[in-house]
Amino acid sequence: MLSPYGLDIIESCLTCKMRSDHIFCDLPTSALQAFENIKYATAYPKSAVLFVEGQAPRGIFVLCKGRVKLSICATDGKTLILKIAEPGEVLGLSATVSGKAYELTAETIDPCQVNFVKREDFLRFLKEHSDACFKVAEQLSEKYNNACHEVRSLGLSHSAAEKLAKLLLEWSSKNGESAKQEPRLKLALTHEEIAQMIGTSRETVTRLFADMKKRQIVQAKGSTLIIRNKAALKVLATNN
Amino acid sequence: MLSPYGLDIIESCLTCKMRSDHIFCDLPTSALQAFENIKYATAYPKSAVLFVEGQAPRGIFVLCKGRVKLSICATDGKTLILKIAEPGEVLGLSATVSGKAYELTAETIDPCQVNFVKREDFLRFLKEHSDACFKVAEQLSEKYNNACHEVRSLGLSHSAAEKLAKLLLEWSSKNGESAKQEPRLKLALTHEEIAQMIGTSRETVTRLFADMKKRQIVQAKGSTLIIRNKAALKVLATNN
DNA sequence: CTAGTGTCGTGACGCCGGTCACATACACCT
DNA sequence: AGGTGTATGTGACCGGCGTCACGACACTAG
Repeated sequence: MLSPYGLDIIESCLTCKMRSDHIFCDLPTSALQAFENIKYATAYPKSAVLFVEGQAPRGIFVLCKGRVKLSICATDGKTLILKIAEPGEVLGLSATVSGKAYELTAETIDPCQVNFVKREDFLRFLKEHSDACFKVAEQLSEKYNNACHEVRSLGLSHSAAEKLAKLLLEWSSKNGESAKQEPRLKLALTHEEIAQMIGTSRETVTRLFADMKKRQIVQAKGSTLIIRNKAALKVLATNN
Repeated sequence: MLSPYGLDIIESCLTCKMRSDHIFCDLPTSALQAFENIKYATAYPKSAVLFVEGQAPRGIFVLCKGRVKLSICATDGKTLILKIAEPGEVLGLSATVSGKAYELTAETIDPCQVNFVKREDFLRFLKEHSDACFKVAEQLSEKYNNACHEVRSLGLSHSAAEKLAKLLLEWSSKNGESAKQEPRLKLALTHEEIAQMIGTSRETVTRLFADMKKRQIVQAKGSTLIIRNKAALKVLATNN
């Protein structure tokens, strides 16, 4: 098979080496075989739109490789990024299950490999494979949990600084760097996008970073950020 | 059976008349019978706490009668009400499925009847009854959808007025009053609680109501609120 | 080399809304 | 009546942050 957009395509779920790492994909062989028959392996370039908020659900998108930006947006164009999806996540799941419109927009950040399954096929698959149905419930719980965190961050924070500090700590905890004295993390997003993640303006984000650098809490090295004073950052995140 | 807290207890799910109205409860007889065997019918007074955010999940609570306030709260005591659950809703579902801590706090507003099911029993029940498992997925989708709405309201609104207007319109649409020229709705919550629903302060809510009354958009009749100018309210909700 | 585009940095201004501090109103209890 | 508790109104203050406006770089295209 060709490698569009510079991707190494994973041809079959049955032989996929990352299966056990991906929550949804770790299914018994019979279910996996059935899934194999209804899925369409597809590849997308950077900045491709998988689906748009408000669309009727066509089906689910299992993300195999690459990252996808999930966002909601207001009529005036103001955008809020809910999360950056990683491989193993199933996108458009809740809409496909409930039949309601997609509640958010999914757009690739990197070139991505995606397994698409049509809604009717997927629903039939769920009826026939109760293991898969339970996995779906688990995935949805996970998503709900995420949404609750987002609500907490947006609704209970007193300042933009608090939200930014929370975001940085969360990122550092995902890289396995959290244990270190001075965790490092790569800033893969622009200030604009960070602003959209915490529901504030681009200028505020720049100002906050400037302030934190001045106070020796963080330090920038190119596009990597070093957290020099984790304690101070936690104070910012907790406190008002 | 006794009627604690002035409730008319629904003894058995099999003979429950409201079953078809409640999304989760509409199961085939075999599953319902199995559910009947593992559930505990319980009753709670007003202001009882079903579970608290952060607790390890004990199990699910199927709300049969009464309303339950679902909220998250910050370390400083600031509280955000996510929604008021109505009969038919399953509470603590996502935590019970995923095994993670309850992500919010559930507290009764009215005297309530609740069917409780222990976590182990419920998980076993799901494995054995795939219909029920699918219902769970549907319920979780519903919850996720709600959470997304909350995120949109909190994250993409420009003002407290906008959020209040959205809330009022949403309420009026639930009472079947939305079609009417001048929908009425009962304000069952205090200004304090409304403030906690839209993430603002109590004083702001009173001021907003005062302003809307002055501008003839709404009118209070005791504890019922009449929306006199739906168009103006929609402008408030959409616009800046 | 220059023009165009996207990201970052920073000052000035103004307003929304949080907070504090009271006043008022209505309940309920003894 | 009087006291206590809870819900509602309303004024004054002021700090955070959104918005506008502009300048500094970096990178690509031509």
